[in-house]
This record gives sequence, C-alpha cells and structure tokens, in this order.
Amino acid sequence: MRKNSKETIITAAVLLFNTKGFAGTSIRDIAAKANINPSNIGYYFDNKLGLLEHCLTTYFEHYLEQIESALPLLEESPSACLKRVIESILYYQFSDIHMSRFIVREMSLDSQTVREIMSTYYQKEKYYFHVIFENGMERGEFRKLSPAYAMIQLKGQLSMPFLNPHYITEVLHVFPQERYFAEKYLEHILSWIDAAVLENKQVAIS
Amino acid sequence: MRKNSKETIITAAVLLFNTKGFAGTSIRDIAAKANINPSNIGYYFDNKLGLLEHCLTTYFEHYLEQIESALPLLEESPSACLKRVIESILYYQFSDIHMSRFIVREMSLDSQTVREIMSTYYQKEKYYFHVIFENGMERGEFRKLSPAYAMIQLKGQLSMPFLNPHYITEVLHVFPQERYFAEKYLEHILSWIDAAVLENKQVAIS
Amino acid sequence: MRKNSKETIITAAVLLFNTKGFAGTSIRDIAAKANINPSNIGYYFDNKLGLLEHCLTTYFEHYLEQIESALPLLEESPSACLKRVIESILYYQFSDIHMSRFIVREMSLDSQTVREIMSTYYQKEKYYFHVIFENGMERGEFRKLSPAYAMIQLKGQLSMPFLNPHYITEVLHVFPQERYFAEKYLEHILSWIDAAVLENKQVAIS
Amino acid sequence: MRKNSKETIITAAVLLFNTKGFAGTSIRDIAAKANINPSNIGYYFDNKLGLLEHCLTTYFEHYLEQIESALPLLEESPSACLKRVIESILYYQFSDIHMSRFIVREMSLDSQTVREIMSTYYQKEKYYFHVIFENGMERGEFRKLSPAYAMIQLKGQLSMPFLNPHYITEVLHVFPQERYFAEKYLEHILSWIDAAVLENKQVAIS
DNA sequence: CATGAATGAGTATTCATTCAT
DNA sequence: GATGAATGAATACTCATTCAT
Repeated sequence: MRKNSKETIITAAVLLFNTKGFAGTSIRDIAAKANINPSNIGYYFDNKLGLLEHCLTTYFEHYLEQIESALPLLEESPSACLKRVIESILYYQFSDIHMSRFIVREMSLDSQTVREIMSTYYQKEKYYFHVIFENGMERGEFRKLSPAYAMIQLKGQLSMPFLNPHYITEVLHVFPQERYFAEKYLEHILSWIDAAVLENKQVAIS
Repeated sequence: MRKNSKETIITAAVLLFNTKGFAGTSIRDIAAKANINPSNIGYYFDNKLGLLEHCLTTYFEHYLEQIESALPLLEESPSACLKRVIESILYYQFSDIHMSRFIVREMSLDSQTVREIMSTYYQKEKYYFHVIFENGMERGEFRKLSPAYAMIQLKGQLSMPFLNPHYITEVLHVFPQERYFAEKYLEHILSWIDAAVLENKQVAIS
Repeated sequence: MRKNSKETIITAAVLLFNTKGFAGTSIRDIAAKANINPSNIGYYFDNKLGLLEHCLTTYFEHYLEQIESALPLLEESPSACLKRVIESILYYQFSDIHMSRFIVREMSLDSQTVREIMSTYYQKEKYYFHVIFENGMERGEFRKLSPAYAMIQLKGQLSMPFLNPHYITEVLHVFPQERYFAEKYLEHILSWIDAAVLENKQVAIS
Repeated sequence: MRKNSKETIITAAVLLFNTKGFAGTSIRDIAAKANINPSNIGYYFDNKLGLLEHCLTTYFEHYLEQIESALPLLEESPSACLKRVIESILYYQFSDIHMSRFIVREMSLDSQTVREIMSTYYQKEKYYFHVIFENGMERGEFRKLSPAYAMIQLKGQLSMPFLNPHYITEVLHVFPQERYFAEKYLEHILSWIDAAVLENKQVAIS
C-alpha cells in the first residue's frame, strides 16, 4: 500500500512549524496531522532536526533560483534587475507563505544547526545583491549608499508581511494572503527603492 | 541577605526566551540560570505562562508610555511628532533588546494567550498612529496615503534589527547593539518617512 | 553473484552479541554490520531469538564433539583422558573466542529460552565428566573427591580468559588471543589437575 | 510523605541488572519493582547510566575495603595474608550476591563507561595482590611464579560461583547461596593456593 | 519564604516485526 | 529471494507542576 508519506509529512510539518514554532511542534503533532505513524518521520528524515533541515534546504534552493533567474537582467539595467529580484523574492515568499514566515521567525533563535544551514544561503543572496548594488552605483543608476543599511531596510520590508500576520489582519485589517495585497505591497517597496536607492527619481505612490 | 529572586528570575527568563524561544525554554533552564529553585517560579508567577505574561505586560506598558510621551508634539507638527514617536520606539527597543526581539518573533506564533495580551496594546498603538496620520493628512503635511501599508512598511523596518541579528552581524557585518547603529538606522528610517510619507520633501541620505 | 547472506549475518551477529550483549544488540546493528537488509534476518531466522538459537546450537554441537572425540582415551587412562578433554575444550573455546565469551556471560542471565537450550548440552557435558571422574576414582588414579566442586573450579578456570578479557589485557597485561597464551594457560590448569585431582603427583610449574 | 525512594531504587535495580542484564533492564522495570515513579530515577541518578555508576562505585569501595582490612597481616605472614584476602573477597561477594554476579558478567561488555569505572578499582586490587606476591616470594613462602597467571586462575575460581549459578544449581545440584557452600568452596580454593602457590606444602582435600 | 521530593503526562527516538511488491 | 515502506509498542528521558515540610 502506497501512501506517499514523505510529501504528506512535509506539508504537515511546515504548517505546524509555522503556527507553533519548531520547539512547540511535537513529532506526534506532525504525525497526527499527516495521518501517519510517528516512527515514519524517523524513517524518512532520521529525526526531527533532519526533517527541519530538509524543509529549509529545499526552500532555500528554490529561493536562490528565483534570484538567479533575474540576474541576467543586470547587463541591461541594474535598477530593472533589482526590482525584478525584489518582485521574484516577494512572490516566491507568498507562494510558500508558511515556510516564509517560519524562517523569518526561526532564524532569530539560537539553534546552531538551523543558523548554519541558513547562513550559507544568505551569504549567496548577499553576494548577488552586492553585485547588483556595485554595478548600479558604477553605472550611476544608484545613489552612493552603504548597501548594508539598504539591505536591512529592504529585508525588513520583505519580511514584515510574513512576520506578523496577526498584526496585519487583526490590527490593520489587511489580508496578506490575497493576491491583491502582494501586488500592492510590491508597489510600495518599489517606490521606496525609487526614493531611497535610485538616483534622481520622482516618487509616486498611488 | 536573600537575593532578590523575582528580578533575577525575570532577567534570566527574558534572556532565555529570546535565545531559545518560549517553547524551547524550560522552567529548569530559567531556574538554573537564575540560580534558584524551580519551585520558586511557580511561587512567584503561578506558572510558566504567568511569568511570560508578566514580562509582556511590563514591556508593553513602557512601550506605550514612550509613544504617549511624544504625542503632545502633535499639535505643533504632525511630521515632527511622527518622527519623535519613531525615535522613541526605536530607542526603547534598543534599550531592551532581548524582549524586543522575543516579542517580534513570538507574536507570529499561534499562542492564543500571548496574542490576546499583545493585541490590546497594539490596538492602542494603532490608534495613536491613526491620529497622527489623519492629522498629518488634514493639515497637508502628509501625502494622501493608506496608513495601513505605511504602517506595515514602518513596523517592518523598526523590527528588522531585532528580528534577525545573526543575519545582520554575520552576513552584513553590522552591529546593531552599538549606539552608533541605532542613530544611523534612525536616520535611514526618517529619510524613508521624508520620501514616502511627507509631502514635497527632498530625500538626503549621507 | 549474490553474497552469502546467511553466513555474513551470523558472523556479524556473533561479533555484536559478544561485544554488546544480546539485549544490547539490535537487529539493525547486525544488518548494518552485515551490509544486508534488516528484513533478511527475519527471513532467514524468523526473528532475533531464532538467530540466537542457531548460533548457540551450532556452537554447542561442535563443543560436545570435541569432548566426545577425546572419550575413547578413557579406557587407556582416566587421567590422560581428562587432560585431553580439558585441552580440547580450551582450544575449541579459543577457536571461537567471540561465541565462547558470549555464552559464558549470557548463561548467567535470566533468559529462559537461552538457558533451556544450553542446559541440555551442559547435561551431556556433565555426564561425560561424571563418567571420567567415576572411572578415575575407581581405578585409583583420582583422589576421592566430590566431582561437583572440582567441576566448578575447573569450569571457572576454563571460562576466565573469555569472561574478562579487559581485565586480563588491561590490568594484567597478558594477551589471551595469542596462541602462546592458550598453551601456557593449559599448562597451569593441568598442573592444578595434578595437584588437586590426581593421586600422588608432584606439582611442577615452570 | 517520605518513601526513602533512593534505597528502594538501588535494591530493585541491582536485582534486575543481575537477572536481566543492564541493557535488558528498562527504567520502567526498575520503577515498577521499586514501586516508584520512573521519573524519580532521573531525579536521583540523572539517568540510567548514573544509577549504574552509583551501584558500581559503592560496591567497589566496599570491595577494596575488604582487601585493605586484611593487608596488615602481611607483615606477620604473606601466605596467611593472601588466604585472609581471599576469604574476605569471597565472603563479601557472597554478601552481595546480585551485584557480584552482575559485575562479573557486565565487565566483559563493551560499555566504555562501565569499564572505565571498574578498571580503576581493579588496578588497585592488582597492586595489593602484587605486593603480597612479591613479599611472599621474597620471604620464600611463595614459589617463584608469574603472578599474572596465578591471578587469572584465582579470579576465575572466585568468580565462578556467581557467574553461572544456573549451571551450578541445575546441572551440578549445588546451592551457592547457602552459607555451607561458601565455607566449603573457600576450603577448595585455599587448597589450590597451598598446592600451586605456596612452597613445600602437602595438599589435603577432605 | 524557600526547598527537595515526587508525580504523571509528554518528549523524541529506537525497536522488532510485518507485508506488499 | 530480497527489499523498502510502514507500524505499534517500547525505550530513556524531560517537562511543568504539586505538596509537605
């Protein structure tokens, strides 16, 4: 009898990791939600940490692919490339909203294993952005700015909708899971890019 | 003379909640770090959740006080008031870096109790910002914009340094715990305010 | 050509039973060491206990054969026969050092199944020794002694090198796996026979 | 409510370790036999291994005390001293028959932790015997012999009654737990000492 | 005030075994 | 013959909490 347990486990795990956190999720919770035997998790992923690692690496590999697919635009125009990268990241994050939120949160924990996995990917991401910024400044499309601070502001804005969904829905009454929100929010971030990163642009927010 | 157990417990708890998350921190961990008997925590705060509630409410009461102390500026100038509020929040967050990070993270979890406590405070915060924005738009200092989106972007930027300290230090090599960073980062956020929120301002980032 | 799984399993099992004990050895350990699939063990031996039974019976059948091959000497001389039996046992034990040690140890456990298998064989062994002792005392070559006590002393000495190899190597710095040791140790036991069992003999230890 | 759990746990553990082996004994088994909650074992001894360590060290400390109490006799006569040491060991082993058997068996396993504890004690024991043998040979009471081999034979005989009680009772029909046996068996070992270790003695076994 | 003993539910993980293929 | 998937019971251990002292 085939049950394709592996996939079921992953979906259940991601959902629970997101809502209850890694430490707050028990292997039995996952097994119950996936309708499988808890031992199966050990069978496929060795242990709870193995399952986490699997989720993280697959997420980040796709994440980097998104960025990489936008890089060729760099030759044409750094600012167009930067905007495309931001768009790709934002839409990818919205496509896997559970993992995106989970990662944004869990990254701040002290779990050595988790951070080790993530920092390799983030190193790559930083490198890509670095190239874009350098290129943009050389060709005069970008202002002369410290990329680090811009990155923090940018990543903060990119993370926020996933970080605090309750705040957004319950306090602000905006619904980030709707397609409309993604498009609208992208506009705002790009406006910030125009205003804070690019040279001589007029800001216009509808 | 007996040590002041209650305070010691809180400091230990906040530190551990921050680094290991609430679910990942055990009462014994806290007791060990505070050098007291685990039963004492039950004695002072009833249970683990009681300890958490205590930490949250004291944090948020001070947090709101910060905002409230800047509100009188509103009559004079909405934009000055907004900037002062932002400054107050940012500096307060830096003054209790552990709790700030912990809250930013834990807020995204599904823990009903935690969210209930926090949303009352955030409702108040939202109200204060609403007043500022309305006033600013009425008096023509602010653009006509949807406060909700601006709030998301703003809170994202205000949270980022606490959310992802490892990313910032290890990947970007910037050190948010230094006073210098707070000042510098404040400047960037205020520039964003100038560009995206205020009417007819020239952006200038050093 | 398929590998000869059955043999590989047995060798792996004996090695692990010896070093980690029966209860301490898992079927997966064995499968890993034998480089086969765990299900195979169930296939060949039904279950873990079946594998154990197989190992025990083959060992003891060979063990008894050793004794039986020396028995014809009895007619000629009981003392010569006894010595030959001891020599045979000792050398056989050294030839399968892992199983020998394992049995000496596991025999003292409360596992009913294991003991049932073993006691049939030991009953036979006891009978053979009984015949030798009776014959030896009748023909005046042996002292008048209670065979039981002599048996205990004898078996104790025969078991010791396998029982406590660490004690012997690490504390006494003697190496029982070397051929030299077997020969030397045999001499000592035979001397004890001369002194304690046989009539009118002069003891001589080099 | 006092239950003096610690002692109860130890007695139950020793009994079960003896009959089922360390690996074959579960913490629940012990708790059930001791009529306490399994968590209590963790409370008193940290974990299963901690419980084992406790049992071993207390046993061995008493064991060495027995030997040490007989050492002063050395000045008077090495052979008397050796015999007294043997007597002390044998009687001590009979006084804690469960632990004695357990140790004899478990010592041969591959558990690093266990062996580390035991070898320190056995090193001391070896040293004491070494002193006795050297002294005995110097003063001409002992033959010139290699102490190592004599030690192996001696320890083998001292261990045997504990090692294989089923063999002894069921096959040989002798009952080692009776006081009578201890006395009788001691006689036999001392006879072996007379014959194999001491100089110019006439062997006499009743 | 403070603590050590004790508990029972809960944790992740390992186990021998089964079964369809 | 042989294997990978799956299971359920059992494993050691941790947890927050209670309670008598």
